[in-house]
Amino acid sequence: MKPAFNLRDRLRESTRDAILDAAASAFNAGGASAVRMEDIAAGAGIAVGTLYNYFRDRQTLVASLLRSRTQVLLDALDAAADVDRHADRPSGAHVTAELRQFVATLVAHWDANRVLLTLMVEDLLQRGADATAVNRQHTVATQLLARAQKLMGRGIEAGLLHPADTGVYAAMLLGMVRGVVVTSVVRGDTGFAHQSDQIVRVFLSGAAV
Amino acid sequence: MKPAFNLRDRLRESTRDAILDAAASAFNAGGASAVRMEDIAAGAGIAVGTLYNYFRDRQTLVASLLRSRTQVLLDALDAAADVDRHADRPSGAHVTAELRQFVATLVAHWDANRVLLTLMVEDLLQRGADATAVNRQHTVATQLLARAQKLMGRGIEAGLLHPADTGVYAAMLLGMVRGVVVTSVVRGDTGFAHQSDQIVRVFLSGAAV
Amino acid sequence: MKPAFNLRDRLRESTRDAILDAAASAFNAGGASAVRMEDIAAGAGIAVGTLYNYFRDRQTLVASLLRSRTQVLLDALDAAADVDRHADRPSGAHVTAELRQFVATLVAHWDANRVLLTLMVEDLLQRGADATAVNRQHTVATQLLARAQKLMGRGIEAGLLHPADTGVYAAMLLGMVRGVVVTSVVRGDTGFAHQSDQIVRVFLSGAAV
Amino acid sequence: MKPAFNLRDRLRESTRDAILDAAASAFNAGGASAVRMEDIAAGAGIAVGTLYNYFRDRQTLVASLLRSRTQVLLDALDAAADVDRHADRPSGAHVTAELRQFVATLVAHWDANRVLLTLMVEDLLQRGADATAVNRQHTVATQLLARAQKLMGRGIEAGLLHPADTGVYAAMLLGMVRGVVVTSVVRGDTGFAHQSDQIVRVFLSGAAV
DNA sequence: GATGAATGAGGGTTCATTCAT
DNA sequence: CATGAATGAACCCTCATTCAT
Repeated sequence: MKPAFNLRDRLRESTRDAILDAAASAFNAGGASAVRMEDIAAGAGIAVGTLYNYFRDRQTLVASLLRSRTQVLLDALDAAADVDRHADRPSGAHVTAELRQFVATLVAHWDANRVLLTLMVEDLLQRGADATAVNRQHTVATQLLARAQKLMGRGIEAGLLHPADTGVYAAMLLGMVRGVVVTSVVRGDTGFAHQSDQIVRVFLSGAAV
Repeated sequence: MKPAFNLRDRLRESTRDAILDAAASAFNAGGASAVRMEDIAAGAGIAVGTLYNYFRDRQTLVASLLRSRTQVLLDALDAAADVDRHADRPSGAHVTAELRQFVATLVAHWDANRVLLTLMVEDLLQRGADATAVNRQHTVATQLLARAQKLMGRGIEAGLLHPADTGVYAAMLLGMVRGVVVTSVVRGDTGFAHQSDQIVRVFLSGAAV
Repeated sequence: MKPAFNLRDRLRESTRDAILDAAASAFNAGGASAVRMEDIAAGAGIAVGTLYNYFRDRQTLVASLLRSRTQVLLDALDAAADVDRHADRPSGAHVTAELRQFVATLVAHWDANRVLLTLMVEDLLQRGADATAVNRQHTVATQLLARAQKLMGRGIEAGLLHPADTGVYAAMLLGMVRGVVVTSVVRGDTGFAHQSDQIVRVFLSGAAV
Repeated sequence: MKPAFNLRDRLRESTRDAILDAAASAFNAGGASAVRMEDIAAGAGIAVGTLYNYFRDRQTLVASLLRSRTQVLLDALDAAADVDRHADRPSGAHVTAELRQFVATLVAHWDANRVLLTLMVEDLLQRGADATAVNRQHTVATQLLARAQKLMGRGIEAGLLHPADTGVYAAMLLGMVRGVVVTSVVRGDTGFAHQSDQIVRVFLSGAAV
């Protein structure tokens, strides 16, 4: 919200981003906990000490990475949703389109940020241990779930979806996407486009004949 | 296959199990990498050094835990599948029943072994880095996927499922289950039974009206 | 001095020897401190616990090994000396023969017990730290030195050697032997016989033309 | 060869030296393997972790200590040798002087660095196990031996020494020096000067009348 | 007396974090 | 603000020693 007006802020912001990018790369290359602060610093072309001018500690850095990457995703999802939200009572076709957009966005993002698939779980369980309601609210997964849930609600409202617990619907949809992406990553597949469509098809009409 | 006949073997086996149980508990309580060998030893009521009489090192212990827990699951899935495999060409009803059984078993197991939800991913990515085909074969996730894929194959053969890539079908189904379980765990839900049915319903007929 | 009369004592004695032999072999194979009690036990064909029925602790075992191996050497040296000690005032020829015998015995023994070359030094420094006179008396090196020193005394008395500090003479002679043996061991030489003679020759007449 | 120009390099070098000095002291006080990394760090007035900024691991540190201490000795020996090496065919008097210098240097150095007497042997046997020719070349003892051997060769060439295997001559001389030094150290003697002369006298002319 | 699993103090090493330059 | 050497708590693992069988 608060744009970087002057040079100093802009510099600071770009360093921050460089750090997060370096962290993302490092995490992608070698599992999360195998990455040392020094690795990240080296990747970002700065000294270790400088990291601590931008992030209080390791935990904060990781959380920031997660948040920043997720924000991009959430923004993309929200942007797609905003476009079609002109009718008060959405038509089934509209929601179907939204759904397609939602899934496609998710697939594309996760493919580009595989780390998150791991970090997200860690984050989830980490904060789950704290069990503070407030804490849980800000979990990446929770925020994703909320979007999906809202979408499900609109689907039901539009008469597209069979009325049911929107939370469960959301969990299923996200799970399907995650499952397909992870499998593809492990297999080394490319070209996710048609898989994206297939997910929506199965989610809506089922796999049965 | 080779049962423990004498007392010594039985003792050894029970200690091994106690260690794995303690490890599972510890991992459940605090994320995987936060658990120290000493914690596991304490949980099992033994000294640190004793751990190393049973497992060469930490990595081996974790791998063993993963394998042992997964084996239980795989055995359960296989047992359920064996029962209904009397007809050469399975009927749609049979496969549907198998599917239900499959999902129910998965849900129950994952609910009881939440750790695996994390460890599995770590294991997956860990070995994925090695990229050896052989290594990948023995990944927990891969073995699960194989079971699901076989089931999907039978479903198509029985005329129950729309012909398609069984790998993608399997990924979707497993993803749905995982998504629902994880969400429930985080929410603190209980009573997964009807969710299990709902998963099968959506997977087969879709969420659409 | 106290021979093993009955079977029990004889068994006990043979086990003790087996342990010391195993220790010697192990020490020869891999430097002293790299050998674990379990290695020694395995080499002797017994269980770890049994070791402690024969030796209070590791230190005692090592000391015993050193003593036992040295005792053989000292006995051999004393035996050789006794033979020629019939005249009150030894002739130069006698002492020369004794010297030859002394050196030959030393060379043969050290070649067969290379470990001692290391253990002896450790023992020396170890006890040297304690600095107790009594302790120093029983050092392996000290006992060897005493023999050599006595021999030097007889040499001077016989008019064979130039009068001087017998301690220094002894140190030189032992040093020469040690130097030649160690060098040969490292080089992988065989056949020390003529080197033994050469040592005596140089010690008596010098290397100069 | 490359002097430390700037402050940082000088500081780094001085810390390195402080560590090695501390290690030497510690090793002198208590036998090699009894010294913990923490002891060395404490002796050098730094934290444990800092040690590892200068030496990869314990083994490397010990090897460095050995090398550094030996280098000083080798340099001293070489310097002494260079001085007298003006004639193509050395005279007996020249070689005698060199010999005296050689022994005196050795005695002085070993007296000041008693540790090496132990470390050298460990190093010798350690590397001997690897049995690589290259490895053996760089052994401290081997390098010393080479110097001594060259000196012996010059002695023979000059007509001073009775022709014989220079390797054996070298081994004897070094052994004599070592024997005298070790004995003196254990005895607590002081004033090695005349012993140094005595070694040369006996080596050249023998102990016999 | 023999066995060998259990013990746990202690060592080497790592790495997030600090702070003097 | 950047730097990167210094710090030291904490972890994994070893192995001499004990003791119930």
